[in-house]
Amino acid sequence: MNFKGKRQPVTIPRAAKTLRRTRIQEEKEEQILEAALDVFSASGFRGSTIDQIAEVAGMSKPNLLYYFRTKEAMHRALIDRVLYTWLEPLRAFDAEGNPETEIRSYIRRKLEMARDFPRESRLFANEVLQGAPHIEDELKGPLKELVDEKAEVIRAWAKSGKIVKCDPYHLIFSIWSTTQHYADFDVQVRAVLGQEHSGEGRFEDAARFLEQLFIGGLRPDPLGG
Amino acid sequence: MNFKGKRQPVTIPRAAKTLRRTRIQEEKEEQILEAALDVFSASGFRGSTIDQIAEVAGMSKPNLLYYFRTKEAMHRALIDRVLYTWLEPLRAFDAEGNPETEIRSYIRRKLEMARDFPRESRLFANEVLQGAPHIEDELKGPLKELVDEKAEVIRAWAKSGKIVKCDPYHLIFSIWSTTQHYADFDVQVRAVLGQEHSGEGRFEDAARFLEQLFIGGLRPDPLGG
DNA sequence: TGTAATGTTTACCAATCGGTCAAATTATCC
DNA sequence: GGATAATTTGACCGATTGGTAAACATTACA
Repeated sequence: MNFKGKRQPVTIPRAAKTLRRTRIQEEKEEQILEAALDVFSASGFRGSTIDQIAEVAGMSKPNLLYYFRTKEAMHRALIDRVLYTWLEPLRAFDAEGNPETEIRSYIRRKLEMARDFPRESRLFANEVLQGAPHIEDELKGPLKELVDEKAEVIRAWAKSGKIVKCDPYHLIFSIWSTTQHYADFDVQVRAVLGQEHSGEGRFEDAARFLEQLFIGGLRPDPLGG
Repeated sequence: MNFKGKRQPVTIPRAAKTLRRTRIQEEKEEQILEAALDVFSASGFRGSTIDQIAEVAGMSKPNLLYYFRTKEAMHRALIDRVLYTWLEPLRAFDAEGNPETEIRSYIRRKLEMARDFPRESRLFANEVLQGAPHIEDELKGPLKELVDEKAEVIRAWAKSGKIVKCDPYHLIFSIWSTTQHYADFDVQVRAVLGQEHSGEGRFEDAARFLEQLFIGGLRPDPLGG
C-alpha cells in the first residue's frame, strides 16, 4: 500500500485503508496553507521557495513535503481552497433583486474582500498576471460559466430598461478591477494617497466613489434610448 | 581606472574618461532591455532568471553581465526607461480642456497603452503587486506629485460643477485599474469572453463601455447638489 | 596596419533551489 | 506498556541560481 516505499500523508489520494484524517494532519495542513498563502501571494509561484514557506510555517522543509509532495501540490491545494470563497460575492449576485441594490452590494462585498483578504486577491492576481499557468482550467470552466450566467442577468436588466444598455462582461470586469485594485496595488494606493489618507478610511472613500460611479454610470438613459 | 581589476561597460557611472557610448553598446543594451522586459513582465523580479533573459536576448549570460553588472541593475534600467513613457497619458491630462473630452481621451489613451504595451503594464503590475520593493521611491515621489497635481484639476472641475462631486484620487485609481486590467489580466479576460469575443475587437468594446461608465458616472448632478 | 580598448566566451564558483532518504521521535491503539 | 503507524528531522542530492576570472576575439583609431 505504500507508494515508492515511502509512507504518504492522508492528503495524497490512495486506497481506502486510511481514510480518516488525523488531528495533526488537519492542523499542520492548515498551518502550511496559511504560510503558503503568505508567501505565494507575496512573490508568485516561481518567486516563492519551499524554504520560505517552511520558515513562515515554523517547520522543517522535509516536514512540509511530507504533507504536500511538491511545491505545485501546495499551490494547487491553496488555489482549490481559496477559489470557491473568492467567487462567493459574484455567486450571491441575485437576478431577482433590484439592479441598483444588487450592484451596490456586489461592489461593497468585493471591496470588503479586498480589505479583509488581500492575500487571496494577490494570490490570484499573481497567478493571472503571469499567464495563469496553474488555473487556466478554472478560468475557462467554472469562472466563465458563472460569469456567463450573471452576464445574462445584467443583459436582461439592460434590455428591460432597468439599467443603461451596456456590455455586461465589461461591467463585471470593471467592478473586479476597481475593487481588487485596493488589494493588489495597495502599496501604490498608499504611496499616492500619502500617510494622511491611506488609513482604514480609504475603503469607505473608495466605496463611496465606486458606488457613485457605477450607480450614476448605469442609470438608465432618461430618453429611453 | 578599472574597477576591481575588471573592465566595465560605459553604462556604469565612472570617471569622465570614456563618456561616449559605442554603437555596439547602444544596440546590445537595447537588445538586453527588450529581452528583460519580456522576462520580467512575465515572471516578476524574483521569478525571472538572468539565464532566461540571456536566452531571449540571444547572448551569453556573462555577456549580459558585461552590460549590466547585476540582475537588479537590469531591472532598474528597465524601470527607468519605461516609467516616464508610462505616465505620459496622465501628464497629458489638461486642466484647460473640457472635462468630458479630457476624461474620455485619458481612458482611450490608457486603453491603447494596455493594448499596445501590455508588457510594460505587467512589469509595473508585478512590481507593485509584490510590494514595490524596487520602485517605492518613484511611487512616493514623482508619481504622487503628478497625481496630486492632476487631482487638484479634477477637484476644481467638481467644485465648479463641471463634473459631479467626487474623490479625484479614487477616480484616477478607477481609470488606472479598469484600463490596465485588459493588459494585466489578459488571460482571464480572454478565458471569460471565450474565443468569439476575445479578439482585437474587445478593446473597442471595452472603450465603449468605459467611456459610457465614466462619462455617465461623472455627469454633474442636474439637481445641482 | 598595429595596437589599445572594447566586446565575447568557456570554465568555473558558492549559494540556493526542489526534493529524497533513512533514522529518530512521537502519537495511537490494543 | 508494547507494538505499530504517523510524524519529524538532519544530512544529503543533482540542478539551477547570480555572479566571476581570465583567456580570447573584435573593433576603433592613430
